[in-house]
Amino acid sequence: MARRSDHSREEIRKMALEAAEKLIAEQGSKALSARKLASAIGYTVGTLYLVFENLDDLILQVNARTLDRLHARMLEALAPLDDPTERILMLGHSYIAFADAHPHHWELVFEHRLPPEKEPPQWYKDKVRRMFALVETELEPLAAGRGSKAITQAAAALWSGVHGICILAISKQLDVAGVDSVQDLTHSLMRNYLKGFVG
Amino acid sequence: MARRSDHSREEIRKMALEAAEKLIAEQGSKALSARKLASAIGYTVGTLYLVFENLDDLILQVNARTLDRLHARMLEALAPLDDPTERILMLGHSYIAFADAHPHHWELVFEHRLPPEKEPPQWYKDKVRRMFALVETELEPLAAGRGSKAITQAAAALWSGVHGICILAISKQLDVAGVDSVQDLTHSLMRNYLKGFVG
DNA sequence: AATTATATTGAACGTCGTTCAGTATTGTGC
DNA sequence: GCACAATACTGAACGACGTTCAATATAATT
Repeated sequence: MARRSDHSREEIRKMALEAAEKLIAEQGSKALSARKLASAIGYTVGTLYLVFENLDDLILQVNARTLDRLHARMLEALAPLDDPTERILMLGHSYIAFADAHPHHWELVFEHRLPPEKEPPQWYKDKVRRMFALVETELEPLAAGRGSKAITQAAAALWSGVHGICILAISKQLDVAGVDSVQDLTHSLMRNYLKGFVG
Repeated sequence: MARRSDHSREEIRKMALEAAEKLIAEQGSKALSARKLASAIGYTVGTLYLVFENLDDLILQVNARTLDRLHARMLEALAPLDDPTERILMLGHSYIAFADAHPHHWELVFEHRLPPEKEPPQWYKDKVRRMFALVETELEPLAAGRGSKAITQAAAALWSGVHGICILAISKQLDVAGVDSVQDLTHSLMRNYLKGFVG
């Protein structure tokens, strides 16, 4: 058969991304394959390659959606808070909570590597940049008189720290280290860093 | 042919691990395959499976060697220093320097996942534990009167932070964030955290 | 109804991890 | 020196993978 036109290209794209997300959430990114994905949406492999450049492209688009959700979730968590310190701490906590709630999706965002000659497209880099910017914005009220360079560095440090906790937690290495509460650890990291940073 | 006995089992193991390390260092872990590895040491796939349980097992043993080297490197870097703060900072710097010098090996240590039902063996966990212990030991002189729980947590926080920086640096996300020097960032993270921790 | 255009297929290619029956070599006992 | 058992090693086979593209079936147009 051909040209069934049951679905537009955009519809197929959406179906594929949703099926991919389901697979990833339930069985991890290792379980993702072109054939499984195709049969999940009632098409065959070939069709996927009309809509996506290849699997790397598809994963990039899944990751973009994950970053969007994470960003939205952090904004939501920020909304009811006024105190600058509380807001910063909340960024860390909601990041950890998101990773904990969607471990496979979160893992895929930072573990997926494009072939070394290929760079992610600008629109994707912007989504990453937006996450750092969130921290920078919240840091500003606490960094009286500090230059924008210091703020950028502090945001990167905080983000890296929280990110590192996530990774070690997900790969179970924090249990080995004797850490009982990941949220406590995050709190301690951010609080102590901020104490040092603010002065 | 059969029973060539050109090499003992232990010799084959060593040859395979060394060939694997060469492949990983030069082309990344994606380039590692049983067939390539076998032909690199002049044997066939079957032989590899006499010496290793499977590729996961082989990778675990490569990672164990990487952890050994990293640990040795950090001890070396520590040796000439006396000041407790300098020693702690050196731990971070030598960690970053190692990751930078051997990015593919370092990546493999924390990106490789065993199938979810399988746990790493105790001897491997001990090697991970030993890294945290290194930080804890160096932290002790700075944590006058703090309980061992506080020290464990501080070590985990510092380690996670530096680890997070490594990851974001390797995946180029720190460039996106506007960070110019990874070593400066590490320094800032550790210094500020310690300032907060020591009080 | 015939023709053109396009949406979709699925077989094909080369690769992968893993297994294991079979084969070639060595050590042992005579 | 020879037969036999024990062992070291092979490599074909299996199912699954990403990716491609000639072939085909349907829809749109004439």
